[in-house]
Amino acid sequence: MLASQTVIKKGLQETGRRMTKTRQAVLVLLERTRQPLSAAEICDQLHEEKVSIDLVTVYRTLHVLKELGLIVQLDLHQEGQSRYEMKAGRQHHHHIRCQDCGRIVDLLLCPLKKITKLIEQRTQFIVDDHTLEFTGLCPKCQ
Amino acid sequence: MLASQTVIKKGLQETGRRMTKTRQAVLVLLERTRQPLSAAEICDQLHEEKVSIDLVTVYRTLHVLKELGLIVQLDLHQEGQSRYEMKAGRQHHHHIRCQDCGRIVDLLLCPLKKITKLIEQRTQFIVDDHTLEFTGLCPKCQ
DNA sequence: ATGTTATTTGCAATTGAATTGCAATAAGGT
DNA sequence: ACCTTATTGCAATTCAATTGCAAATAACAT
Repeated sequence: MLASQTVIKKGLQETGRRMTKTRQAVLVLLERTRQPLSAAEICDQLHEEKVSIDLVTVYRTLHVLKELGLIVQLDLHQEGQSRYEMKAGRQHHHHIRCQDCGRIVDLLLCPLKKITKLIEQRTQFIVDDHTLEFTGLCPKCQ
Repeated sequence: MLASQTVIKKGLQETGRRMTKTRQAVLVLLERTRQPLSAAEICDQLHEEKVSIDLVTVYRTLHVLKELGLIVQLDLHQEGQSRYEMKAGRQHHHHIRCQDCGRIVDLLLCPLKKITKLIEQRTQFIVDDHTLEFTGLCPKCQ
């Protein structure tokens, strides 16, 4: 078991939850996959690896992992399904998606710190979060 | 009929389409509504105004209006449904949504011009579009 | 005005993502 | 190893959105 897994197990137990084979399988897959994955993709990939898991369980696992703050849910524009990626140990970032082939690339930047303060001043909202996504054509699809 | 409606009618006819009562009703509603509306909300509102329209027709109308570039489709994070707002005559902008009451406020700014160029250099993508949304607590819900 | 034709509409049925109920299964403390 | 409680899998359901098709209607010609 990876070191991060021990931390995660603790996090689960502190909220009266258990570390199970399926949760571990989902975690390991998310940890080693670069692209953000949908629930269906996670399910399919695990089946290919001969891990027995139901799509419902994938959804429930993702829900728990999100609640523990271990993963991030992405609702990319016009994708019609959510994608998920590990949060632990990674810096806050955004994405760009190719509208042709669907490839998603990480953008290791966030230009919104100053803007957030400006928005709080202007709107009197307390800003909690933001989503930012770019779409376009990747080098291969141009 | 509003002046903008004539322009829209022309746009429809140029693509072999027709200006109908229902399309006009959806347009008029979108033109006078400040909040971005969902298809269901448009349908309900029109029913309250004694306009007979089916939800399917609303979806199809929105599809056409979007294709003509007259409206913008918003897929707000975790809303589970798209919202639409008029594009014609309005400057490009983004939104902030209250996570408590759901209120959506326009942000009349876009801080992404320079960033877009940087991203194109770094990723070799040709950037076509972006989505940006903030969430937080509005003054009333704090 | 009237008729013709292609577009649009409404209804029913369907799709696809995500959720819920419930009995069977498995984790973890004793 | 046992017992309690969380978790899983399956079936059924929800909800947004789409599709097929016959009936209605807009645009155009006569």
